[in-house]
Amino acid sequence: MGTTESQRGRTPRGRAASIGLSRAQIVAAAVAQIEAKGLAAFSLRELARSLGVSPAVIYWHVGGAKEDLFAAIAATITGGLAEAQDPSAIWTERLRQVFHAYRASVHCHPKVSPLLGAQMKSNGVASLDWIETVLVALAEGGFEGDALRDAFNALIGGLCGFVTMELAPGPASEDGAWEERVAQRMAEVDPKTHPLTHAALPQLANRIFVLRWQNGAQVSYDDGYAVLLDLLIDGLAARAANFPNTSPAEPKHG
Amino acid sequence: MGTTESQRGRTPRGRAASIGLSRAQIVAAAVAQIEAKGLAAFSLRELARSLGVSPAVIYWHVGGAKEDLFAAIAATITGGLAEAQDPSAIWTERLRQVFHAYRASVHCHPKVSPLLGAQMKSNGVASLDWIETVLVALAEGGFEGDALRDAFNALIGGLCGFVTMELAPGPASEDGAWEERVAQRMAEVDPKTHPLTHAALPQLANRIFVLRWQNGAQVSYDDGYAVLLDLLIDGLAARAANFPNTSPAEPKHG
DNA sequence: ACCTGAACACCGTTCAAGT
DNA sequence: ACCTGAACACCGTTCAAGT
Repeated sequence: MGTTESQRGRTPRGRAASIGLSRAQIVAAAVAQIEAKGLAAFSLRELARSLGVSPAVIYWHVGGAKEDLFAAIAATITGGLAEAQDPSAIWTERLRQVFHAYRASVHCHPKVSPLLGAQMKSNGVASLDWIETVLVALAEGGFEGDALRDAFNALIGGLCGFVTMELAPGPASEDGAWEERVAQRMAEVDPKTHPLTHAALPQLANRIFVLRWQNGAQVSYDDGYAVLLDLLIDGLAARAANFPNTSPAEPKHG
Repeated sequence: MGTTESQRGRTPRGRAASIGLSRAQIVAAAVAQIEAKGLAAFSLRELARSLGVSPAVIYWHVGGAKEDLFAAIAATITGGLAEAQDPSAIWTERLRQVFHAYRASVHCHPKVSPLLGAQMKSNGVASLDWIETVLVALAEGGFEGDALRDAFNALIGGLCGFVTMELAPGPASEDGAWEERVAQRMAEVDPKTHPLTHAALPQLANRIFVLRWQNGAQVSYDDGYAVLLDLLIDGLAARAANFPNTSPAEPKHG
């Protein structure tokens, strides 16, 4: 219960920081480096080098390890998400706003996207404001208990998952060898065994998941996301309309 | 165009393989090691060690690098997915079957899941059979052109994305320090600022994404996935019913 | 064709020691 | 309180050389 321990990793207090680093500076530098070279190539040593500092200072400012730095980065990105909604709008509309804001927020730093979708430790730092916002909206639609839980998971899993797949990074090697192989694979699609894939190839090549050589940072998946969001929200609204206690959505602060 | 190059990384032909390894054995051993220790802790050197072999042989059998091994693993997992459907069922039902099969298939090797959802090189090896299956089903529903593309992306992105989030790995360190912090964070939810989160906490703790300390390999997200799948398929069916050319689904082989 | 052994250029993390 | 420098135990990848 001592105070010293909880101060580790905090921004310096008192006189402090002659030429000192802050935790926030380290996080910002890390994001910049990830965006520049990719998450796979990111290293603490190079981060320290770029800050003109010994590797050990990262450990001093951030909690214990690389994963804690990742968690701090993820928190930065999902930070101000709850403010994206218009409180006077109906719940379906608020959900739409909040999940468009989520995607836009990740697209600002596309290369950190795996931290949000594919690692529990960093995806678990989502702001409570955001969670509350989604829960309140669903409750306004009449969801509660298990139905509330399942609707929440379907929304978060489907939509955040979409963004994760959309922005999945390509191979680290810079040469175009892999792109060529993908292109070649698509050229070899056999119209006898895969007629529809073959026929639709001109319109689908590099525009659908699992048949592409560029990700959502280079080609737009706006329309696919919009369709997914519509299907989810419209579907939830339809279910909400069938609930027994059909009190039609009383907003919290009338 | 020489033949030698395309033979690299193939299974040995001719007399071959005195005590020799095959590519398939390497992939199988890699999967086993990932399931045992986690993807983050996986290393080529330890894989070679466990096979009683020099690290260089991995490079000889698999293409060039770790990423190629990952791609080979991913291909194994999505391999026989198209067979999961009953060809005589209607398109909506076939989609349901195929995506339940996808999830079940990933759940057989939960720790390789990031390779399928969060890396383009390995998620790009999905079998063409699978793609064709989904496209044929959507076409039967009347989707074509851009609508076909968007529906495909919404399905794959939403559902495969869900599974990726569901199975996102926790931190590497084995001690329960992180679990404790999550539990503490949940205990500190303020009922004034986050009333609904607070109220629903007993039912939601560790059962929704972003507020959990275990992933989908330990606690079930079956219901959430079922809701997501229903929302998507029912929604697509509803849209299909409104298409102008409302020829009601002619199966390919009557 | 298949495998070894050693080498190169890196990592993440810890820890005594400095100011 | 904040930072350095060196050390430990690893990595992925390449390449000559063996059989």
